[in-house]
Parts: sequence; C-alpha cells; structure tokens
Amino acid sequence: MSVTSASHRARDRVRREMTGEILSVARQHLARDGAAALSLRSIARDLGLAPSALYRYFEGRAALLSALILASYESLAEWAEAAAERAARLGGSDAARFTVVPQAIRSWALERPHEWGLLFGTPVPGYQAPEGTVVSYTRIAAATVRPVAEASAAGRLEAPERPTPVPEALAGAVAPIGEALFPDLATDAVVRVVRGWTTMIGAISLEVFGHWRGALLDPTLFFERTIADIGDAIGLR
Amino acid sequence: MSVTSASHRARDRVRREMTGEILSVARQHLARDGAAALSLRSIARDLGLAPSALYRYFEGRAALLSALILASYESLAEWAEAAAERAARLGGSDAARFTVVPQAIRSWALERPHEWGLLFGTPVPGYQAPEGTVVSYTRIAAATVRPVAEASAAGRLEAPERPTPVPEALAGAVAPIGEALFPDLATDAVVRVVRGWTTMIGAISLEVFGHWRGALLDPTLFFERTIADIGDAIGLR
DNA sequence: TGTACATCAGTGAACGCGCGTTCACTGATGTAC
DNA sequence: TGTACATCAGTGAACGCGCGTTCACTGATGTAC
Repeated sequence: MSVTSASHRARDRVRREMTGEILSVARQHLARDGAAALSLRSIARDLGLAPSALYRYFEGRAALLSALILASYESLAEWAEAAAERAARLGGSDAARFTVVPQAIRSWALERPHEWGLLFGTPVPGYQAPEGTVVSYTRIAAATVRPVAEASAAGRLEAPERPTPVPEALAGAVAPIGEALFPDLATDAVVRVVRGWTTMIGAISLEVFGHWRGALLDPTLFFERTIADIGDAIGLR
Repeated sequence: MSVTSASHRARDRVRREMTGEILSVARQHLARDGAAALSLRSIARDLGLAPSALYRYFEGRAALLSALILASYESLAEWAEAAAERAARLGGSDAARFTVVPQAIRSWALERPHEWGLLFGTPVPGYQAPEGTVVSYTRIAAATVRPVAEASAAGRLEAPERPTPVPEALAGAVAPIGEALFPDLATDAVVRVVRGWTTMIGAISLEVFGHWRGALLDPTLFFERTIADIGDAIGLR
C-alpha cells in the first residue's frame, strides 16, 4: 500500500511536469504570436506529440489559455510578495522600502512583456478571465502597498501639505479597496494609494507596449523618479 | 473637361465612401472578435461583397488593420483637439480648463473600448504600427497639455511646495518631450506632466480593460479627482 | 511471486471549417476624338 | 452627337493551409488478489 501510493505520487509528479512543459511551450508561442493566435496543434508539434494528446491535460484551447493567464497572475503575485519580504527585511526609510516592489513588478513585466499584456493589456475578446485571478491581483496590490500599511500602522505616515477633503461619494467608491488592503488608513490616503497604483500600472504598460519610443529616452530613470514621487505623495518619508 | 473632372471627382467620392464603409464594418468586427481575429472574408460577407472585392481597396489584411489603427489614432486626435478648442474658449481657471481634454479622451475610450485597446493595449504581435500614428499621438498629447503650456507662457504656473531637483540624466531623458510640446517649460514641470499623462492613460486603461471591477465602485468620480490632482501637482490653479 | 484486470498517456486518421490570396472574367462607367 | 477604347469595381471559382476537436486504438504501467 505504501508502494501503491508511491507509484501514484510518481505518476502525479510526471503529470504535473508534463502540464508544466505544455504551459511553458504555450508561453513561448504566446510571446511569438500573441494570445489570439495560440494554437494547440503547434504546441503539440513543438512537444513532439499528437494534437489530441493535449486533451489529456486540458479540456481544450480555452482551458489552456485560462491556465496560462492564471499561471501568469500567480507568477507575478509570488514575485511581488518575495520582493515585499525582501523590502521588509531591508530596514531603511519607508520611502526607500516602498520602491522595492514596484521595481520588481516592472522587471517582471519587462522580461515577460506578453504575459504583462495578458494581465493588463487588451482582454482577449469573448474570453472571461478565470475566477482565481482576483486573488492574485489582490496579492500583487497588497505586496505593493505593504510599506504603506506598515508606516500607517506605526503612525509614520505624513499628512499632505495641502490636504483636500475627500467627498463622501468618492470615499464610498474606494471603500472596498481600503477595507481589503488596510482597514485603518485614512480615506484620502487610500485615494492617493489608488492613484499611485494607477500611475505605476500606466508607466509599466506605456513602456512595455512601446509608447515611450522616441519620446522618453530613459524609462528606468523616469520610473524610479515616478515611484519615488508616488511614495512622497502618499506621505512616506 | 470640366465634365470629365466632375465625373472623376464623383468616382473618387464613391471610392472614399466605400473605403469608409469597409473600415466601419471592420471596426464592428474588431469590437466583437478582437484585432487578431479580423477576417477579410467575414467583412466582405457583411458588406454583401465577394472577398476578392476588398482587394480593390486594401492590399490585404495587414493593410486593412493598419488603416484601422491609423483611423482610430486620428479619430482620437481630432476628438481631443476639439475638446481643447472648447476648453480654450471656456475661460475659468487653468485648473478647470485642464480637466476638459482628459474627460473627453476618457469618454472616447469608454465608447470605443476596442479602439482604445488598439491604441494603448497589447500590440498586435508581428505587426508594426503605421508611421503616421506618431503624428496623431503627438496631437493627442499636445491637446491634453495645452492649458499647461498656456499657463506656463503666461507665468501662471505655480511652483511646487517642496521642489525636488531633477537630475541631469532625467532632464535629458524627457528633453524630446519638452522640446516637442513646450519649449519654455521648466524640466521638473515636464517630468510632472509626463507623470500626469502616465496616470491618465493608466486610469483609462484600468477602467476600460475591466480592472476596477468590484474594487473601485465609481470610476468616474475617481477619474475626476485624479485629473484634478494631476493639474494641482503640475501647478495649475 | 504470478496473473488477470484497470488505468491512462499517447497515437493517428478523420471531420468539417474558415481563412487569405490569386486569377481570369464581366460589365458598367468614363474618356477621347 | 456617336463610336471605339480604357478604366476599374466587383464576381466567383479555385488554391492550399492550419485549425480545434472526436474517436477508436495501442501499449505501458500500476493494482488487486
């Protein structure tokens, strides 16, 4: 019986490895041809398999695409959380620690532009993103704002020079975000954080999708400055 | 001879109309199926034409896609410039006038999410954007920052409370943008403007691509506040 | 330990489909004299 | 004004292609007794 389950586990392992290989080849094809052109037959060809063999691992093209998206979300979530851990151990100012995760997210995106497109680019039409992506999305956001939450909890978040009151309607609109990420943060800080997130995603997308070409000569420098300014605007010192 | 050229002109007009109809149907298909799935045959079918007829108007699928992208850029450029004209005639504070164009761009995007995806989403792989897009891109940016340029020229741009010096390297990196849009603006203001642009594009993309779902309950309110804060950060009062 | 059975990864042929592009053509409209 | 010719939008058949998915199958590996 112990032998039995050992074999069973071995078979499971082989299966997981094969699934991983399929996803890996699929990712290469994604990079070359884009999500809409993803083809089971050509993936099978690259793996030296009959097309029908893939149906042992995925129910069909849609399921494969779904798994691909989910895996990319999880990959970025883990990457961001690892960076957040590093930042937490870093010591240094709140402002300095805040820059770590955005830099990591940008690096991830620059190395995998097509996966970034899967997460933050044009949605694949007629295709509903899988459920699990919400969890990963939240993990990514939480890792990014973790230094803010910590500074806030420790009472180290500086108030803005010219505070502008947040209308009740806007406060309500960002309430789900505030509750999910940091229950104790003042509403106007939540608004600044969401704006910071917006700027970060925008900066990475503009760079990854090629919109700085010829205009902004050093995206790295600009990104660093931008993240520093966001931290500053949020009140991190 | 006057008759001749009148006929000639009539024939040209018909040709332009037909070209427009093809692009219009193509746009509908783009909305339904995405850029990668754009099909000459299905467009021809919708127009009641033989597939080969489209080759009288476009050299092939790639040329049609190219024309579609170019047309969307031009559409947004015209829309943004019209809004800028309206804003210029508006009177009111610099800050108030600054909000007009971003709101217009957002409206354009929300009504044509797929065209927004064409301009600012995942690039279609293996497909090089047509030359002319750069011109339109510049027109859109110029329309957006026009109130900044005017306020600056009139000496009404307020200095930031806590000015942070711009390192020389970053100044060089944004130089092409500064020179193209407002030759007289201080470098640190240019940096803030580029960051504002980044935030605006990011906010619209996150909304259009469906990333606020369940998190940010009122994107309109958030966008308005965001644009107001950007204007404020740039120094418009 | 040996044998009969179950599981399951992978095969390979076949299906029906929609695609982009080509080509020789028709026929209406415009042009030249 | 009438006639011969040129232009050009649109036709329809044909090409070769790659696709997703299905199905009955083989054969290796694991399981039960």
